[in-house]
Amino acid sequence: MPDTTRRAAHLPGNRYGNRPTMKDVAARAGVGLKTVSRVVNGEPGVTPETERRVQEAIDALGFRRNDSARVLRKGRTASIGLVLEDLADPFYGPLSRAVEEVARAHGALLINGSSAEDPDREQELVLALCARRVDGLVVIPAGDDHRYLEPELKAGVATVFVDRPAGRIDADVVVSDNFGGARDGVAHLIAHGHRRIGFIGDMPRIHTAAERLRGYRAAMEDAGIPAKDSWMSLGVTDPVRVRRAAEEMLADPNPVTAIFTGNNRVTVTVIRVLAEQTRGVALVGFDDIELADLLQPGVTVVAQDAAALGRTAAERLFRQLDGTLLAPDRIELPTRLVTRGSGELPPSQ
Amino acid sequence: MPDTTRRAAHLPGNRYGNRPTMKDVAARAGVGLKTVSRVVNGEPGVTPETERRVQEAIDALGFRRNDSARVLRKGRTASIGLVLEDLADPFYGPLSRAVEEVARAHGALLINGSSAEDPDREQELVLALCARRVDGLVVIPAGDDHRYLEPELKAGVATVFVDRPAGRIDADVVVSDNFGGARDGVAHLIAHGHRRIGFIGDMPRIHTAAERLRGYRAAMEDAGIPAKDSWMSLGVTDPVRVRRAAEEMLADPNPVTAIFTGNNRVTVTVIRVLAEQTRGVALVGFDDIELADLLQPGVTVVAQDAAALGRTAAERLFRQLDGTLLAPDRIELPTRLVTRGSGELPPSQ
DNA sequence: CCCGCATCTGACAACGTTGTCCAGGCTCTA
DNA sequence: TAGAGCCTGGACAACGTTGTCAGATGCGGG
Repeated sequence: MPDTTRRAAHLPGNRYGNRPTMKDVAARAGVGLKTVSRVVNGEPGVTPETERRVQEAIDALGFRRNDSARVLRKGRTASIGLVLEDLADPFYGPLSRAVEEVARAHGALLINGSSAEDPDREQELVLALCARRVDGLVVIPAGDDHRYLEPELKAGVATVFVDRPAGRIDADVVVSDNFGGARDGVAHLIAHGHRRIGFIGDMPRIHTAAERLRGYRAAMEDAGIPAKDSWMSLGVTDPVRVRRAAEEMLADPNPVTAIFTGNNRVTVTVIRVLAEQTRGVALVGFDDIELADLLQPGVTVVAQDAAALGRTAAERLFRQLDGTLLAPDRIELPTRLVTRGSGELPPSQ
Repeated sequence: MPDTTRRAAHLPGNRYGNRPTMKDVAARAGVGLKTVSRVVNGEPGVTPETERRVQEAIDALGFRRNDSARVLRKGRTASIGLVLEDLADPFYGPLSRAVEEVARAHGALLINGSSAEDPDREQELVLALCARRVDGLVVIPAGDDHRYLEPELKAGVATVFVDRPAGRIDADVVVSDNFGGARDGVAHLIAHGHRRIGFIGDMPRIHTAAERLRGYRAAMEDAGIPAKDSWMSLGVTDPVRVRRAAEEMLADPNPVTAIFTGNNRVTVTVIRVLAEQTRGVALVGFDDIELADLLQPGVTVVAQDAAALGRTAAERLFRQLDGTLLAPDRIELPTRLVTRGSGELPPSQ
């Protein structure tokens, strides 16, 4: 009895809870260590009889190869890191899933984390992933300075930025056409007779938000409409402040007759505000939302294809790893205007 | 020139793209290997001057500790695995996020994968995670036989099953009160005068689906209503078949006046079908859905707290790792009936 | 002036796996 | 029957890190 206890206390083998190693399997099967390795990896050069004995020992002991040691030896982890803003955001679900599918097709696992839109946390996460020696990184950046990644890139960590470009570093980027999408969405409202159009979006330090704002401005300018500052609300995302911003725009003596919202969360809140209004206010939102077609009126949106963003990024990542991809590039995926009613309402009053 | 080439080709150090190691840092700083290790890990016993020299070398070389080697040596990976059904499903987003937050609080990273409701894929994923020697596993099981995990549990891999119980193995489980929730939801419809109530749910081999069906049956029985087979549609999840099932129930000469839907995806499809109906059909769905309050009528649901499921599971996981949690247990979290209109419609006709 | 002690540093082994290389036994041919 | 060649199996080093332990250095006290 005291024997086992002492053993557990001082023997190194105990650290994984006494997990059997190839050495243990070899001893039990009465073969050499390397022979076990050969069986485990399906390498040729083992007699069926020997293989059977080894397999038996593996099953009996419940042996499972330790990939940490394998990685150390081989230098490839067969895993990629995904850093995004918030796993719980419905926009990132399909994106993650798409990345995962591509990874799976390449035999790699996915390690991921949420930056919560905090640049420090993003960096911390990315570096933790690099310490794990992930083969590649898919990053939805929160910060705008990624020079900290330079040693990693130089060391050969494949990297693709998605949804937003990298800052101050030359890397692969896959984004949606945020500018064009927003411009088209706003132009759509203008085409339906609106001239006083509000814009509610995220902080312009976030690239997508800035691009969408730029699209809004371009559409207004193209139509010769001078956009008033009071029509634009930037940097608000939490529901309370979005609500206040929308209500202020609508309470103006000369109120906006339409609102363009800069992302899915803002759109949802604004829908709630508009539902309380007596007069009809047109709405076009960036990002599609589930059930948007079932609301009264249906919500017209500029939809981006989250899954395509993820898939494209992951595929580029693995092409970097293959060596078939040479220079970093910037890919822009088109957006799609989906008309459902809210964007086609005429100006009221 | 050929020197570097040859070097790159045959030197083992090249495998991580010539990443510097502690040895390289030590050489550059003119100190011993172990001193570098001490600096990197913030261990005491290094003169400020030495530390400065080492830090300088680290920065100059862009050194980043190789966690694979560290893991091999220390036996703990500081990472946990999460296996769920589909990252893209809005139900699992908040759950994953909650698990991630708890992991982060314990300094662990999250590795995750989707089983796509395929037991084989689940097993493959789980075993891959075990090979990485994750410290613990949070599993939303797809299969119903987890005996393959026995060696892992014995070896000390902390494991918690969420959303659905483990099959044929004694492990920690955190689930929602699927039976009670469904029974209450159906009873709610009965209380509003319905007697012919349809049920559309997932395959009964999925535990949650079976429990919800059982809840439906119990509520009907409690009210003394014999449930007809034609009112129950089991094992349909894809939109086309859900739609057909709902339409059939409604086309019956003596049609159902209310429908209870077994999960969020089914609910969404049925909402679409009901929107096309002329007469009002009551609806209560299991799982909450975004914007459910803005539809006409609002959708009454039995809501479960996905984040709480994830948080509870992850916390139990780390308590297992602490050693503060001893015997496996089964935790059941309550559901909440959220009335919004669709469940309070009276029977029409 | 030397000894003892505390402080700082480095040599070495080990973690579990895989790649390299060689030994031994076998078969086949000359 | 001897030699060549093939097939199987195992010994050994290495991957990059950390724990152990002992050596070096410096300082104060006897």
